[in-house]
Parts: sequence; structure tokens; C-alpha cells
Amino acid sequence: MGRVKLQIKKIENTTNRQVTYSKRRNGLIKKAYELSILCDIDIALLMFSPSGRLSMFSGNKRIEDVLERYVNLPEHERGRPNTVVSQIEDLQLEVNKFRNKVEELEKKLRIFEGDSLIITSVHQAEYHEHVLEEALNCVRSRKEVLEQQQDLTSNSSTEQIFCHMQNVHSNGFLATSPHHAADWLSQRDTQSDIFNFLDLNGLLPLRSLKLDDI
Amino acid sequence: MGRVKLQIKKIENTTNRQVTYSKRRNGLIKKAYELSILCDIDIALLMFSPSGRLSMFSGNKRIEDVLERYVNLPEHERGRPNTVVSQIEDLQLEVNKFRNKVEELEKKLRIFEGDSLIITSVHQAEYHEHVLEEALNCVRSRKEVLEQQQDLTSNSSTEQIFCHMQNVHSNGFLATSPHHAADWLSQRDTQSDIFNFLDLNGLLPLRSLKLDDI
DNA sequence: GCTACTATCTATAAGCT
DNA sequence: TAGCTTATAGATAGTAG
Repeated sequence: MGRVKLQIKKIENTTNRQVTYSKRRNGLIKKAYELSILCDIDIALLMFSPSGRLSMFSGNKRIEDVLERYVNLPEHERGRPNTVVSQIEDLQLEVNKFRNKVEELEKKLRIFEGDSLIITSVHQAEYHEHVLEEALNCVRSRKEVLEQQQDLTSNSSTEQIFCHMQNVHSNGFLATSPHHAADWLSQRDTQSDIFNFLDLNGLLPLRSLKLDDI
Repeated sequence: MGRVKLQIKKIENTTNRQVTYSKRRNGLIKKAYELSILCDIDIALLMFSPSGRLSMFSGNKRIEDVLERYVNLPEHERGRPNTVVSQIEDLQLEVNKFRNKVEELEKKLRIFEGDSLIITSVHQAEYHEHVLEEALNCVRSRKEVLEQQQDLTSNSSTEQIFCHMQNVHSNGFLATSPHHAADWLSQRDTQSDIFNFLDLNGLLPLRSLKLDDI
């Protein structure tokens, strides 16, 4: 629709391409406008000019509303997977995962914080008793060490304490003695295996400490 | 461009509107196609027919890529806030919140599961000792009850146990005695207040049991 | 909802300012 | 770079199937 018939292929002359873009973009927007009024429809038109500038059109609705209507369409009506929606769904799944994790951890904590009613068998009770006794031993040993430190205020060396239940490392330990640290690491893996075994077989009422997180 | 000039206003005749939509939609898509080729640009066109069916066009890029290019534009270039992006950001924040919560709970659990090194003062140690002792008392009382139940296999009544640290209710209790349940609830609020007070003032080394969650 | 026809209206390519 | 002009290609309203 001009003086000559135009081949539909990329216009190589940059200036010409820009001019044609400008003219046809306006024509397209005009047609989109007419369609939206005549037929009373939702429409969204996005164009990026050869130089990257955005032009857009939407009818009575905001362009976001039209895009939202599009992304909320079931996949078979849209004809393609929706990356934005699936990203949101992935995040929602992650939120749910964490929500469950928090619930699980709070349930575990309840045992220690006084609610013994979730124990339903003597066997379970004995296990919890054992775990609590060990933890108590650790805390009492720790208290002794701290009391000694309090008394000997001039002593600046770092004290170490190992619990009966599991040898807990300190960062200080690792920092000052790489060699001992290696010993600890190999030992740690064995301990870790034991705990994982107990845990997987339901012998630990509470999931064993995740050593890797320390 | 037809036998008569058409007023640009909604076509009231439904059939006519549908027909016009169909024709003009094709025309619009053709023009969009030509523009995308001639000027080598990104373009996205979304239309919902009067009956709600989606038609769309995009050039060489997938329509999602064009929409993504749009939503990733800085707000001042887009001219409006981006609801999709902010929804994703909100979810990301929630994930982070939960991640922190999990970390916090795991840290608390560590105390009980043997790692006493996070205790740094005698005062703290005494508090943890006290909490563990109370929990141990609860578990031991619970064990006794369960042992009795094991012995009296013919006894079908539900046994109740209350810990020293906090009176924990059981679902059985609430189910069989609404009146006592009310007593418990009023008592529970007081307990809750005490624990919240202790917790807020740093007197509890571990966040008190969330009673509302029971 | 789609195709075909065709008179008529519209968009626009090229050229000019 | 942006508008204007104009000849012409293209789109489409009305109609029928």
C-alpha cells in the first residue's frame, strides 16, 4: 500500500527502517485501538523499536491486567509453558517446604520445652530420657569450664569441651590446629554415620544434629 | 476501508462484532508480522476475542521473551509498577524469612542435641540446665504413666500428666471435659504471658513453647 | 465460527520540503 | 529527523454461502 509493492523482508537501510517502523507502528496502534473499541476486547501490544525503545498499547484495561489475564490462563489455552507462573509456583513450593520444616522443628523443640505428651511409648520415653540426660551432662560440663574460666580471669587460652554424646568441635579448635582438625573431621564422619543410621531407623526420637551446619 | 465508513464505537450486533473481530484480528496480526520482519523488532500482541478466546502474535522471539523484556524494564521506562515482579519479590522475602526461622530453630535444637559450646556464660548454663532438668522430669513422669498403662492393659481410661514446667493439655482432656478445658484455657493464657515476658527479657535462653500451636 | 466477492475506504512507500 | 503529498497497495464492510 504505497507507490510500489514492498517485499516483506528486513529493510537494510537503517534510516528507512526507522521511518517505516515509526509509520507502521502508528498504523498498528491505530488498528489495535479501533479493534479494541469496535469489538470491546482486551488487547495488549508491545513493540521495541529498532533502537530498543518501547511502544505499547492497551485498550480500556491497563496493560498489566491484560498480561495478567494471559499468564493466568491454563497452559493448554496459552499453548506454551509459563515461565513466570512456574517461577512463582516454585517459590510457593519452597515456602511450603520451609513451613513444614519449621513445623517439624517446633514439634521437636516441644519435647525439650516441656510437652511430653507426644511421647506415646515407654521405648520412646527412654530414648528421650537418654537424649536429655546427655544434653544435661554437656551443659553441666560446660558450666564447670565456664566457672573455672570465671575464677582464673588471667587465663587467656581457649578451653575446649567435648560432650559424651558427640564430640562437638569449636571454630577456635579448627583455627589453631589444622592437624587436630583433620583428626576431628574423620572422627566426625563416623559419628555422623552413626547418627544418620539411628535416625533413619527411627531409633533417634529427634533428628540428630546436622554436623555440617555447625 | 469497506463499502461504508465505520464509526469507531462498539458494534452492538453480536454476530457482526464477532465477524469484524475475526477479520480485523487477522489484519492486525498480518501487519504486526510485516512490521516485525521489515524492521526486525521484538513485538508481542495479545487479544482476547469477545467470547474470551486468546489470539496472540510475536515475531522471531517467543512471546514470553518479549513479555520478560517488558517486565524487566526499569519502572520509569515501563511507566508503571510491575505486579508480577513484586509478587516474586514478596515470595522471595517469605522464603528468606523461613530460612532464617529454620536456622534459628536449628540453633536452639543444637543446645538440646549436645552442642553446649554456644553457651558462653555461667548464667546461661544454669538456665539451660534448669530447662533440661524440667524437660527430663516431664519425660520421666510420662514414662511412669506409660509403664502403668502397659501394666494395666485392661484399663481403657485416658491418663493425664501435667509437667512442673508448664501444664500441657492433651486433646483427650479437651474432648472429654469442656468445663475443665475452659479452666485450662484461662490458666494457659497466664502461663503464656509469663513465658512471653521471660522470653522478651532474654531470661529464657530458648523461645518458650508457642502454646497457641498446640 | 470460516471463505469468497468486491466496492470502497485506509495505510503507506516514495518523494519532496 | 520530522512532516506533508500522492499514487497505489492493502484492508475490510457488507453480503452470500
